[in-house]
Amino acid sequence: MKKLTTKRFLQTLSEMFPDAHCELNHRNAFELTIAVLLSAQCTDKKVNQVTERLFEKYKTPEDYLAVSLEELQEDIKQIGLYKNKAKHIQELCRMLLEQYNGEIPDKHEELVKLPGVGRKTANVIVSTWFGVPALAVDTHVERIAKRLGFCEETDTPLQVEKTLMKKIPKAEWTNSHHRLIFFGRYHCKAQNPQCAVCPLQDACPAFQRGLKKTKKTAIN
DNA sequence: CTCCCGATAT
DNA sequence: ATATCAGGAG
Repeated sequence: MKKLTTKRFLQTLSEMFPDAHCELNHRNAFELTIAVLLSAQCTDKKVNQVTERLFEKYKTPEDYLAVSLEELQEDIKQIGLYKNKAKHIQELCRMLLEQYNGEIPDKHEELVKLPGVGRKTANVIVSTWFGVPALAVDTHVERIAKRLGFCEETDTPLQVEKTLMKKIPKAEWTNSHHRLIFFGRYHCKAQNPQCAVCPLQDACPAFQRGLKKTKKTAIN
């Protein structure tokens, strides 16, 4: 099997998903932060369904602090992990008002101090909203990097991020991040990967190992 | 490492 | 019935 070069990988992704972008609906940095925080272990589609109502009711940090924790929990319950997320949102809003003049900071090191905001979420915020090159590694990016052999199977998300940043030019980090998400979400899916129609099949280590469970084989 | 957790796809 | 979903905190 021939080695999959970074160049071919990036070229293929750009052809498959030229318009890859952030699919979490938002109108400002504050809404983006809430949306990304809510998106942990949940689909973007469900987050958008909930935030459509949520962002009409809550427009400022003060709004989230004006209701009880229980009321906020009910408003985001469909997302899952709602007790932690509701608590994080209110504590995040309190910190924004007390330490950041009510505004979302534009620095990664400040963002990760916010409750419910870890490295991945901070990377999404700085790259998507503030235009700072970053490569957020979520469940999709990690899965793709490992299937295609860009990193070790046992690597942590941080190790995957460092490896990808070395292989991909800085100017392409944010684009590549979104294309990796689309590739993982719509093509190289966790449960039903489209190996049969994959342009990278010939150079995919996972496919060689027998990943191709795209169809049930007939019983002989 | 475990826990958080409802909705959806398979 | 089980796996997975734009993870983070303790």
